[in-house]
Amino acid sequence: MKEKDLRRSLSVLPIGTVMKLTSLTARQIRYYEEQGLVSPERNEGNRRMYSLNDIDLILEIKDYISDGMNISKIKNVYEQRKQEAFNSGSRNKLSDQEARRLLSDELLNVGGLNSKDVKGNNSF
DNA sequence: ATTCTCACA
DNA sequence: TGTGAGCA
Repeated sequence: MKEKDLRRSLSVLPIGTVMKLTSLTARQIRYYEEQGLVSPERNEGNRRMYSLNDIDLILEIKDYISDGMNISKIKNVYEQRKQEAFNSGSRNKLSDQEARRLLSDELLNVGGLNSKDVKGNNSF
């Protein structure tokens, strides 16, 4: 059952495809990478190659940004969740899935305290 | 035709 | 972020 997971993680999509699938501009997509939100591979021509997982992640990032959240905050949460998942769960079978799951969880939380305060929970 | 990096309106 | 320049 991990074969699909593997395929899902294969970076074979050029940025052009990602643009169409996410409705984002190349600029934005590259910018997210710059902020450490996505980590596309690079082919021999230095071209960015994205995986389906990347698409998924970018799609979510796009959503959160649409909800009016700062890149830095998303970045922060994502890296934080990623490391926690790495330390507590399986330290080898990374958490592309887990990370994304945790990411959305945290992000919803953080998103709520965006225009309010930090004492309570998410204002959902 | 496509993508890349860099830099500026 | 958009956009254009100059490469690969």
